[in-house]
Amino acid sequence: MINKISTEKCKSSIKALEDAMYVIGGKWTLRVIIAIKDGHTRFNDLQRTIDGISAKVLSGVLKDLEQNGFVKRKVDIGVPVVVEYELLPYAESLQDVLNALVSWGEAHRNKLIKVQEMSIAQP
Amino acid sequence: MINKISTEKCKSSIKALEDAMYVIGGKWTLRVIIAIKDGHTRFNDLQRTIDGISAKVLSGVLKDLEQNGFVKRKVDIGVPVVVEYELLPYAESLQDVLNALVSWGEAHRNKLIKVQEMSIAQP
DNA sequence: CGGGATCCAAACGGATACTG
DNA sequence: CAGTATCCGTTTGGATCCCG
Repeated sequence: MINKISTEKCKSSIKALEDAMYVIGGKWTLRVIIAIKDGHTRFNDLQRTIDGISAKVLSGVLKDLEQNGFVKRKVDIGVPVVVEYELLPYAESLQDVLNALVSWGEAHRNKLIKVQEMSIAQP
Repeated sequence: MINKISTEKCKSSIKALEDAMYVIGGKWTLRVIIAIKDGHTRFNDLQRTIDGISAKVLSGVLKDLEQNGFVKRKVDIGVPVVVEYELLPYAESLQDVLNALVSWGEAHRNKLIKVQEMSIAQP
């Protein structure tokens, strides 16, 4: 057990991890952020862009994002009324997390493909 | 829309992100990995360590981890039988993700504390 | 000790309809 | 367009008992 992490440090790391997962670990959270970053700022546009999300769920995710300071809901009163969601600077703090997840996801997929190829080559 | 990501690249990033979240985005997945890394290798030890996890859920998570190549289930036949879960090298590939999440979680917590302090200072 | 089987309540989430 | 409300099936997961 040479590598055992000191319990204190470990527990606080776990706490931080849980906080992070609680905020951004939802099934759709990061996808919505990415979609907004990608230029989709309107509700129905977002729903069309994010495949499989329902209005109810999207609505809930947007509320969470707003509450957590990632997104600002901007209402332009006019005819018709236009609602736009824009990313706040705080959303940029997620860049490292996003990069890490995407890189890992790509690597993982490549690993799966290799395993699959090998199992076909040697049945 | 200067910053708009090319759609192709964006979509594959999202795919990678989804893959990653599917594998490690579960409520308990990363916590179990950390607990094993921390030296808890037995089933009941893990359940005692990871506060709030039930045997059923832990059992399911361990199976997933095994199937994804993070963990090896080792059975030592003896009296009594001892089952140990050990991390495989592939689990180390998560280090960047883990670090990013923990750092972000800590920063986020600090931000929340500041906001709270300010709202107390200026009611 | 290391789980699997079962039961059950609560949460999640889709479909649809509806509103301003 | 931008959601909300309602209904309702599905899934999740806790509690408990049980077994080798």
